[in-house]
Amino acid sequence: MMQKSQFVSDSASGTAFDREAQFTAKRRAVIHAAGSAFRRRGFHNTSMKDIAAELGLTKAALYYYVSGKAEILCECHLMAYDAMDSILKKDSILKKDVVSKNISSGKETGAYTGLDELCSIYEEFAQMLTRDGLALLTDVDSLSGEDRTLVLTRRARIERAVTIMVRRGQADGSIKAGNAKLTVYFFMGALNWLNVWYDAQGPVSGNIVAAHFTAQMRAGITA
Amino acid sequence: MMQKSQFVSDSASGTAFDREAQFTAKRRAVIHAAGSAFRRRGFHNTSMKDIAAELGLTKAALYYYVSGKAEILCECHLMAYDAMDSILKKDSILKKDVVSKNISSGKETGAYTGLDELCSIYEEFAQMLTRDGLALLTDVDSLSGEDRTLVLTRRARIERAVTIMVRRGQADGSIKAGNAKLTVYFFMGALNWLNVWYDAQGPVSGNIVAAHFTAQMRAGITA
DNA sequence: TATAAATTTGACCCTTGAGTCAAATTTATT
DNA sequence: AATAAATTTGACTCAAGGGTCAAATTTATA
Repeated sequence: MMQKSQFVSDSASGTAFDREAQFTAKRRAVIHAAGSAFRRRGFHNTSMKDIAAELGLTKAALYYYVSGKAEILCECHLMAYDAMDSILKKDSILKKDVVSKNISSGKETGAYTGLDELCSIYEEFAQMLTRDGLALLTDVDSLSGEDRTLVLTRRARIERAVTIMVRRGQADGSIKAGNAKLTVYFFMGALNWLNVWYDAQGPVSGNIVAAHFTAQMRAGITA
Repeated sequence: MMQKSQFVSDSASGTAFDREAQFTAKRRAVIHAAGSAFRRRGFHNTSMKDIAAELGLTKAALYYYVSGKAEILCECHLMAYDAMDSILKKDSILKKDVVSKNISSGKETGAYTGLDELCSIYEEFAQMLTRDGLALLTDVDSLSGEDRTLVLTRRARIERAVTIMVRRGQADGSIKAGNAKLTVYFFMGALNWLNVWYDAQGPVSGNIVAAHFTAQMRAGITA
């Protein structure tokens, strides 16, 4: 791929690193531009030429960075799921901190309930989706067998994580009892619908949306 | 199919009517089959041939009933919006009844609040979407100028009606104050997300879903 | 500067799928 | 039965767009 000559063979500098960094940066730019276009005009109403044009490139140049349109779509999905995963992970660590603090201090009041955890994550999801160019796309059916199952698996994993959180909240009495899956589908739909109406240039900021959605979500499921 | 000889030539029966009725029935069947396929595989992943095959027809036969794929998509949207409109209309009549009854009986308790009205309509929306083959599709960008604006106008009209209902509820104190549009976007997203996950053959019935969603929606916005 | 690797391009191929049409077939009317 | 209208079909056209490739151009290394 690249060759670090004798010296600078080390990490974190040298031309090789720059090349590679530049490559991945440009690649990411391609995915981002495409994702933004997909979200606005839809996957099938966006041609490779369109994507290239948005970056001041030629269609063929895209193929230096990606293997095809399907791969781009797949990456768009995965980027969003990666972001969600890291929110999930980060927050579950935070939670452990608080919980252990509460446990060690022996008090029950102010405990970090399942409801709290869920709301915290939901708000971060909403913030992330309105802030970064990322989007929860729906064109899973335009993916080939390989990518398709991968994307579906990732989505399922996130839904499962959220569902478990809901169940935890139900167990600790902070969340209303009932079909957890339906509960999740309800408020996750709101996030997916963002693609259709939310405009980053519009009058209402992402943080406002996130706060509002989280409050409405919370009220809807509080025991 | 049938032949009423000589006599019965008059209106409300007679061959002309039957022909016309049969035509519109078949046309509706085409739209329905297409809509169902669109919902499952997506608009662009469904070819005219697919639609025809699902009805045991040839692609060309479809063009006897519709002018093209775009028209089908447009009709799919409009069918759903028609259904929503009639729910809105029907319910606003019901409401007037109840209100006038309450007024005439002079009592305030048990009044039909904006919240009640909204929930009633929301539940019917959900029931309709899970019962009939109808769906809230998102491929507006695949429509030509004419149809496109029409569909967007209809959608906007419904959103406006619902938003007004929310504001009414806020005015009469039954619904929490706050940005009404965001409130609406939140719970309308849940209905649109149905397309992705709801399976009529699945374990949970449409009525259950509708009831759950309505309860969750209600709790989320009750003042 | 010479050489190799990294990028980018214009021109091309090829499949998919929407839409057309004249002809065939079925159904109704006289 | 003969005629007309309603339906349906198979075979076709055509454009859009995804993907390929050899050659050109830029950039980095020796």
